[in-house]
Amino acid sequence: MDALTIHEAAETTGWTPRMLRYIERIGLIEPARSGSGYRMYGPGELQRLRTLRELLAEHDLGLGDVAFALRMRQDGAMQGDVDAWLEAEPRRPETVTADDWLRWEQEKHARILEAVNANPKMETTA
Amino acid sequence: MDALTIHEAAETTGWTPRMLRYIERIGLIEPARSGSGYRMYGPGELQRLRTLRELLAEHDLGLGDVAFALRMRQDGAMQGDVDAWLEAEPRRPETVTADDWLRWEQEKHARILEAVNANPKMETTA
DNA sequence: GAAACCTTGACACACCTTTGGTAAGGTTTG
DNA sequence: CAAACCTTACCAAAGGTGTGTCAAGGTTTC
Repeated sequence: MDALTIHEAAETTGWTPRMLRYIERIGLIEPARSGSGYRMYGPGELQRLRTLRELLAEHDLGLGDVAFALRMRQDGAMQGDVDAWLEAEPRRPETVTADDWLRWEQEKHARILEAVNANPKMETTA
Repeated sequence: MDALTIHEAAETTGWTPRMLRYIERIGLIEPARSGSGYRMYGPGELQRLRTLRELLAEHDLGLGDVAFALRMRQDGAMQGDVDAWLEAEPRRPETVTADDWLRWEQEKHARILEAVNANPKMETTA
């Protein structure tokens, strides 16, 4: 039995039970439920709760910011529209070429691939 | 002379002067300044102000949301950390394979390339 | 030089977010 | 079966966002 109740999970992650419910409500971490509706936090959730704290502290973010990033990722149309608007931004260093930009995109791509490889939940078909 | 003052720009874009200053303060649209410090909105800024309105209405976003997206884009470390955290999210449809994910990424890539092509400010070196 | 602009800064207000608490009721366990 | 959990649903307070307005002062233009 490696699933903790909400109070236990709060204890080991540094959040309060109240905050764990809030984090669930904004869609960031949704633990499984027992037959009678109790939240059950597994090792994966606990880890994510801890790294979430680090993420917020590291970059001075709010939970709402992360929730927004998640919404972007889930809503492709929104993601595209926002990206397109920002893309038109003339705030890039100096005459950035499309080649520069492609290279930058591919580096980001590589960054994310690392995350994929580090994530045991995602198997490769190859 | 195709640069409008803040009141004129407000008039033609539907924002108020107050809001144009606010939009500038959060880093979204920073117009050039005249020698004596007056804001001067050129055609590019006016267009961006109009599309910004559409963007917000279309997806029910706030100015802060767009400002956050901009911050992500400018702060590569933050972008990477947030992406990595969300990447670990087990909320994908069903055993999504890395191949599926790569395809999705490349489609996004294509989407953004359209935006690049539609943007006359960005030349290709090829 | 006065009218009509512009600037920054402050005060203010309505709304939303974040977080805590508490109440009414179901579940688990000694 | 009672203690100690859990659940949802409210009320509330502190702080942030979005927006208006006003004041004190510089600029442009007639």
